[in-house]
Amino acid sequence: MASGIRRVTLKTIAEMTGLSLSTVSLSLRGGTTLKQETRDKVNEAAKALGYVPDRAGVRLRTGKTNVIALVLDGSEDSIDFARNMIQGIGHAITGTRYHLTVIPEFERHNSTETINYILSNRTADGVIITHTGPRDPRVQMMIDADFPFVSHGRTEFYTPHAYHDFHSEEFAGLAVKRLAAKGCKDVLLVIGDDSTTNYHNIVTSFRKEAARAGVEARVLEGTAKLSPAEMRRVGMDLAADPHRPDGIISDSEMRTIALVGGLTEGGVTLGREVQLIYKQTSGILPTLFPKMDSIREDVFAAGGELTRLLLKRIDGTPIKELQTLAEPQPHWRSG
Amino acid sequence: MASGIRRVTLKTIAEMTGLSLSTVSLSLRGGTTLKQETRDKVNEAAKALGYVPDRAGVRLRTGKTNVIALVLDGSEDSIDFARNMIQGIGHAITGTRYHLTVIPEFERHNSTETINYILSNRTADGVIITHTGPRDPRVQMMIDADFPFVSHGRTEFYTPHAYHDFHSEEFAGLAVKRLAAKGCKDVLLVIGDDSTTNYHNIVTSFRKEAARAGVEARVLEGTAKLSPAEMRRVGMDLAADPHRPDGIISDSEMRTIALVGGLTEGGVTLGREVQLIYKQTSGILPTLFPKMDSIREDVFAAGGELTRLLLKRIDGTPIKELQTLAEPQPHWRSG
DNA sequence: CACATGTGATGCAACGTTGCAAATGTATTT
DNA sequence: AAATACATTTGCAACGTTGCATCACATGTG
Repeated sequence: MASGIRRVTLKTIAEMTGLSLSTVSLSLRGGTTLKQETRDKVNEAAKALGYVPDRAGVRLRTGKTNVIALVLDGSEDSIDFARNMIQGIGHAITGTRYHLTVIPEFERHNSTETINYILSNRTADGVIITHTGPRDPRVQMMIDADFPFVSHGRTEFYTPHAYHDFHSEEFAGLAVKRLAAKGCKDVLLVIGDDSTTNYHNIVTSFRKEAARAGVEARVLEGTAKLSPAEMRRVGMDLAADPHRPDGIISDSEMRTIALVGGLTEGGVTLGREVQLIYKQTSGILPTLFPKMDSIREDVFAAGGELTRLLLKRIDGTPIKELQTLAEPQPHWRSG
Repeated sequence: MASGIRRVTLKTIAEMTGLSLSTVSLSLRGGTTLKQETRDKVNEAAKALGYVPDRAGVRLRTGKTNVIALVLDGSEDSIDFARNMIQGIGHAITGTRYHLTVIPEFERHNSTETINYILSNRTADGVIITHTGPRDPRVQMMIDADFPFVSHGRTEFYTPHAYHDFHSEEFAGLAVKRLAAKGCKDVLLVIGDDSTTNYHNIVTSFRKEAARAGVEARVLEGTAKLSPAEMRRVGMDLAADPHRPDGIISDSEMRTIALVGGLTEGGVTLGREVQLIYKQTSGILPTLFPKMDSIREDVFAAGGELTRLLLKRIDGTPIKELQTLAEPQPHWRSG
């Protein structure tokens, strides 16, 4: 821990170049009033010494933390969601001065305390939240505080805010059309977490598209609280049901796995008696079910996009330019 | 963003109580030379105002960042590893002043730059690394710098350091014994990442236990570089192999899924012709393969333990007391 | 009464940075 | 030659915290 040599600060550079502290500081921040010669000298010295501005100093003086905070939802629906999201963010901040702090949530959506903490202690320059609800209180808080944030998911608030979202309506539309094209007459949507805006978008679009395609539309709600074992049970019950649907759309990887397990154990051959399309976010499901149709959401890319939007938001870009959707990527495997 | 009211600092408390800044600071840090009455007054005021020490101020003055850094390996072997680990860490730091920053890695094990950055910029008080190798250069760097860290995984360095590790030897032993008890005569160990200490521990223990149990021991190495599709192919080839093993031990969830997929497609009924035991770290596999034996590693708990060890290390606890192993938890499902 | 001993509280400098106000130096104008 | 303009550089204070050295005051000692 005793590294002997002292830290390289502005002072070090000042001493080395014979310039004043202020000049060095100004120069490093690109002061245009300085002589080119001076600026070169400073840059050289800084590079030679490997100068990196002290985060605490900057933060104390300017209030800028150079930190972005990810509030990590505890949801298990999407496999490896955390890793992909974090890698996406990490990729987008390499080369910037930003660090990423992650605040995991345990219970679902109780995170107003977390937001409150960040807001009142100015512990980050911006926040990324996921699994956003239509009237998400976290969003409300940050809008009220005029604090930079971006949500993975849209809301119903009147005041606009930065977001990046999966185009769920498109997802539902694509899935329904695909199933209809395969001859399905009776389609079931298996969907979880109804506290999410996503949920509403999918259900609404699902019903509309099903009506248009002339197929029966059923929705299996409240599956968010089910354990994998219970979900598996649902699959078995479905398999045994004489009125079972001939097409299924599943919006979560975890539930897909359990459901398919149950259906298969119940004697259903997927792709024959029953068609299934699932939302895919990790690489595992395609390995598991190589012949099954899926529609992909790229969480890594989402992390990157969220970060880019947030950094722009922090830098003052108007909010209208900070609202983007990710197109679903269909992966049709069979006929 | 304009919150109007000024931040609560020591000064605020000083003004409120009529005491000096120094006294307030001293009192809050538990100065025993102060009158009890004074200390009470300060504590009251601090609580009333909701005082939280400014991180930048503390950090600038003391050098303490109150940050721990997790270097997140890009490996996909263990499903939801990142979320579980982060939640474990998050749980262990609630109530402390520590924040967690996460630094994702993209390529495998190139993270000496990351460590170097943390070391030279003192950007955290301690580091957690995972997927540790026997002569992990990151460990070497931090030992040399006498910087607080804890590794998820042991090493072969002479100088001791803090670690928490899964008891891989025990894992291999349990698995072999179980397979032997089920009548297996020819056991295959499917294992990845040979850059990891874990790898060596498992292979060694596997061979030893197999010899003791009198069963044939084969090792399928180099599977770390295989894609899920290729791994699936391995499963199919195994199924078709006339000399195929009658027992398989798999150390990774991703590979287990692909392998089982391939074996099943190849016509093998697991649990009958071939026995399989896998290492389980997420909740998914038991759902997928409810009848299959597994041995669990609790990554959430590991995150918590790593954190506790690290915080103790930072506070100066001797290293001998900071080396722990996690017992494998067998989940035998059938006979 | 002068002095030492405690007890309790405080002043001050420093950590590294930034931005304003001011100073210095050089060139141009009257 | 003095005044003005401009170009370039710098001193200083402040952000919030801590810890050392010091101080004010009361009590006890010779």
